[in-house]
Amino acid sequence: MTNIKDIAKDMGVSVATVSNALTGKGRVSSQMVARIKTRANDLGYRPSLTGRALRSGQTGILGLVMPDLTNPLFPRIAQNLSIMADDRQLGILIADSRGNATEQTQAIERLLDRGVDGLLIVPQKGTAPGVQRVPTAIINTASDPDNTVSADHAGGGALIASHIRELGHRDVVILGDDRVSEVQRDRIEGMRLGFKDAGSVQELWGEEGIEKLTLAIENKATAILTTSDLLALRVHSHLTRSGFVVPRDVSLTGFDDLPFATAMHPTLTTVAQDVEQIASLAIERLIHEIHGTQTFAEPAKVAMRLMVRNSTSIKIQTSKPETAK
Amino acid sequence: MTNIKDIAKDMGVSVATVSNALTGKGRVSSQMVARIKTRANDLGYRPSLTGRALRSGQTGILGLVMPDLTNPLFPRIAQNLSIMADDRQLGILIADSRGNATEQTQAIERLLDRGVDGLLIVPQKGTAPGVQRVPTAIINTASDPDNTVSADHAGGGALIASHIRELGHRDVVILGDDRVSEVQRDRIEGMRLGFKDAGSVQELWGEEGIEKLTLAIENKATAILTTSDLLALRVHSHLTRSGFVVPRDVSLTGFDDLPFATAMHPTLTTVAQDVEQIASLAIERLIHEIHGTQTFAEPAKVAMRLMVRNSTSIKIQTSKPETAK
DNA sequence: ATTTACGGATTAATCGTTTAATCAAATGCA
DNA sequence: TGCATTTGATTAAACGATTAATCCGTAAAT
Repeated sequence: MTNIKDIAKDMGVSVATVSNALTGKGRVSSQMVARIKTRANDLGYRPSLTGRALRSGQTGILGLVMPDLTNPLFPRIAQNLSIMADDRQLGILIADSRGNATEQTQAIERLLDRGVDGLLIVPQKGTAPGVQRVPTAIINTASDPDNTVSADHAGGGALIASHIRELGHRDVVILGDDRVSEVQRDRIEGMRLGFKDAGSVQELWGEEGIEKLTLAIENKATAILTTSDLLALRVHSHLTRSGFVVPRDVSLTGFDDLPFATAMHPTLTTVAQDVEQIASLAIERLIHEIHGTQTFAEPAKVAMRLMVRNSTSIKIQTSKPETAK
Repeated sequence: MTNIKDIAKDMGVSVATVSNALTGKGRVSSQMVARIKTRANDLGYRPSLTGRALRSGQTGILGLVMPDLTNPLFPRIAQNLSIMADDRQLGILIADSRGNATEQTQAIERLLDRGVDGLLIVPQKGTAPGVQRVPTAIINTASDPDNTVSADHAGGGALIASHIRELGHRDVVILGDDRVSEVQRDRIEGMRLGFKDAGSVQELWGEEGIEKLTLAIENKATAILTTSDLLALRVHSHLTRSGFVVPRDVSLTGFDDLPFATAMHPTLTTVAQDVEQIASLAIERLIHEIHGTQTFAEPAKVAMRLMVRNSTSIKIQTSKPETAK
């Protein structure tokens, strides 16, 4: 590996001049700059980011802490962050906080030990990682400390609910599968708001909730709003098994727009996180904080997008549960 | 941040002694070692990995290059690699090779510029990244250069095929969706081998293949073997729409065991990559190469696991396509 | 008593950059 | 011409660790 010293020796100048020429700082004649640059290029010089990091105290690396790397959203978050990061010449170091707050703290600690310039944290459910030694952007929690960038889960819920309401549904079931998750609670909150006083809403949870679904449908429920696509797929299977046809007998919605949402039949009406926007905002904010340019007190909420597909349709007045049964 | 110098000054000894005491090298009296260690601990000393990296030439960071971070397998690979890496005090820097060979090369270049000690590469379809400046482990390609760790895709195909054959099926359709993918070709190769001379095999591809499915079933095909779970889900929807019931009228299999395979109804019989094993082998090999302990010429093939679920059943002699239609 | 050996510490160089301070030469101005 | 200023380069310190070489006592060996 050729370094700055090699170039200096090769050209009979000092290392400082080479450094200045290459970084555009200091005072170097323009001919010298040109000569050095071409020579450096010829020699295949690549600056040692380690050396630079030691000197400057900045590694140019961001740490990404995820609650569970197998989270279905992780790939898209990682991809967008990764792309935006290397547009800005930054690297991304990943860490898995494996399910609990303790491991999360350790994951953060490991990243800090590596000298990351900033942290992107998608926190464990129910945890709010405190203020860290480096600038930090929190991604995608529901209720939020400072400097959070999140999908507007409540807004997404409202979007779904309005859609269902506009289709004429008045009796709906809301189905969640994780009471602990603030995100899910926010989504449900939004659904209730979006539906308000436009009919009756029944809230069910988990496997036992799924079991109660047929009964609910017999009691006139015509739409099922779930808090995740995976849950919707499960519900769809259950309904099909019980002889109900979606959306003829009952409309069904998911949440998150996972890849399989378009592979199902009927394709799933759901709500998508604008992951690109979230990633971009998070990185943007983080970089501003790192450079000290700006500091953010207000959380950012990114609007979700309604994806209307074939699992929802207008309420058919004539449809009787008995027909399906 | 307290550094080795602070500790040295604080205790009135030289930095060399502190370093030696902390790393266990050189000659330091055991009392001194003890005193220094506790003092370092009290002061909250964390070694600067940057400083160490500059001196030693090793960053303790591995680069992970993925063809597409949204690949459904990425989360599991990332998680396992991440866990194994930090058991060994290594960090993982991610990079996305965004679809083409050029970007892949650039992604590798960026990681090398950051001084990674080794590379883990899941190559783009059809590319074989040459030998790099640092030790490299190639993950999950089909036909393989040296030092590859891969699922035994052909073996997985054979597993699925045998399962189907043992259930009594003699007329099967193999369905792929990407002719370019070596992985898919390997899977199909394995299926053919596992089925050999035990009946008739028809090979179909893509959307048009799906369209031809009903015809195939009417022509006595009783099982459909796909090269991916997503494709299987799509097929299942298509079949359901056409009035066929899985597995009563036709058995169906996937590939990869994605999260939704158990959320479908019927739950999907498929074949799972032992991602944990693959990750572990890849890291193991990489570390050996980095330390110069060992070098690997032979590729490693990791056996896949058959996940028998409800989308496959014994061939029912009485089932006539006409019944379903 | 002198030499040898060794344990326990220190000195100083090194890894590759950046950058403040300095210096010499060239230029500007009166 | 004489002095101040500017330009273009160099010197050297610094970032935080590691480590080969060195040094100083003390204890063992001759």
